[in-house]
Amino acid sequence: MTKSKPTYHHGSLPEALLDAAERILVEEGLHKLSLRAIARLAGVSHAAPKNHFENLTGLLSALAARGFNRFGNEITERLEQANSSDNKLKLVGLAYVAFARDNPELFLLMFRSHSLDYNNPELGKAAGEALSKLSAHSVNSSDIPKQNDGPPSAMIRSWSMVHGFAMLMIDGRLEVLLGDKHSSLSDEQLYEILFAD
Amino acid sequence: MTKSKPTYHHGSLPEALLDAAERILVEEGLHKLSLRAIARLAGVSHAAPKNHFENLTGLLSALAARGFNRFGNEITERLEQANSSDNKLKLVGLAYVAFARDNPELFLLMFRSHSLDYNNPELGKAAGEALSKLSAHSVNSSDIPKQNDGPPSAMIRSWSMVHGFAMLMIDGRLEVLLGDKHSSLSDEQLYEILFAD
DNA sequence: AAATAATGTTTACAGTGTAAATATAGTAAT
DNA sequence: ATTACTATATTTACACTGTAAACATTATTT
Repeated sequence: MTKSKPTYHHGSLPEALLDAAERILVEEGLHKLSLRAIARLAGVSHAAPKNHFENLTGLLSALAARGFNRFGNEITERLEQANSSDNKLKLVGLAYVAFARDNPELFLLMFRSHSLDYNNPELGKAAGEALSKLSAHSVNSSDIPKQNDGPPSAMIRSWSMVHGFAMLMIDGRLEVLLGDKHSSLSDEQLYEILFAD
Repeated sequence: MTKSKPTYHHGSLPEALLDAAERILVEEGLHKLSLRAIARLAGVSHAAPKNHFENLTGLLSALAARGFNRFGNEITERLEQANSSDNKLKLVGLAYVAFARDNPELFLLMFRSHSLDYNNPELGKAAGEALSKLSAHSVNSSDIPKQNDGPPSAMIRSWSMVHGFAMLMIDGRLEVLLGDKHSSLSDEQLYEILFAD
């Protein structure tokens, strides 16, 4: 049953709030993402979200969970349409950085927000699943020697590099090194910079 | 001439405000760093900072500049007391991550705050000088092949890895991989994870 | 000494998140 | 069906925030 005219009870306010939040995130940025602005855009009073999300942290955590699910799906897609000779770790790394390039504000919310609750089960699950796709392939990498005793250096180095690149790119800090296109590099250019031998 | 008892005119309010800000940053974290809290701790009215810093962004930018100066000095110190056989790029990388480990909230302010103005001359200068010490040594690295035509991949990969590690470490995301000591690793442990062959 | 500039304070306003009290609508029980 | 109950939304209130304007005080310059 689809909603027709607005009634006192919205009917699907949680989804509407998340949609409104994402729209603000994309169009105006993370710093404009306030609880009251979200409620305003969704057409409800500023206290309405409380019935569905405990607080701002809860709403943003749900939004970040949605982002991690999308993130995980994109990684999977890229792996599925990959050539069998492709280096899987590099593919996942490229997916990581490409996601950050295409969804900068969402990426910031997911990885850098001080207003997320990673104890939120939904968020924890989504983030865990997405990030496990990273480790699943980094252990198969031959670029870095494996050590079964110490900490998983291969995984950490790989993750660190793509994560750091993503953050520096989004923050605009790579402009001095990469010029005007520092935030709009093609997949091929990203691969060349990060993974080419 | 040292200040004795409080007068209407503070005498050295800019420095006092930066000191108060840093104390809040260290003791309560970046999210507690508000203009009014800083003024409160410095013992002045909340509008007093306006005479010395245009706004909150201006004050935080000055604080970040102080951080970048300290950051640059620590890099230089580590290079000076280095063995001539040491890999300079790795040393600088270790200094980068160690600074983040020892000054997590300041590092966040410097690298992740949406409330900084990098057009601020003081901040731009301090950040540029500190980060130039990175590139000065990454071009001498033999770990990654040089390419004089394309983008400086060596510099970018090195910077990305240490920056990403620092961010993931501060955000607590490395706990699953590194256990309880994920945020208090020794220099030797950091070196092993990031740079050991 | 008087005028001016520098540096404070006070007051006001538009935002924010959160909580409590209230209103409305849908659902379940009688 | 009427009643009770639960879910959902609004209104109101409070304590914060950053910023700006008006005003007060002190220092400096003329």
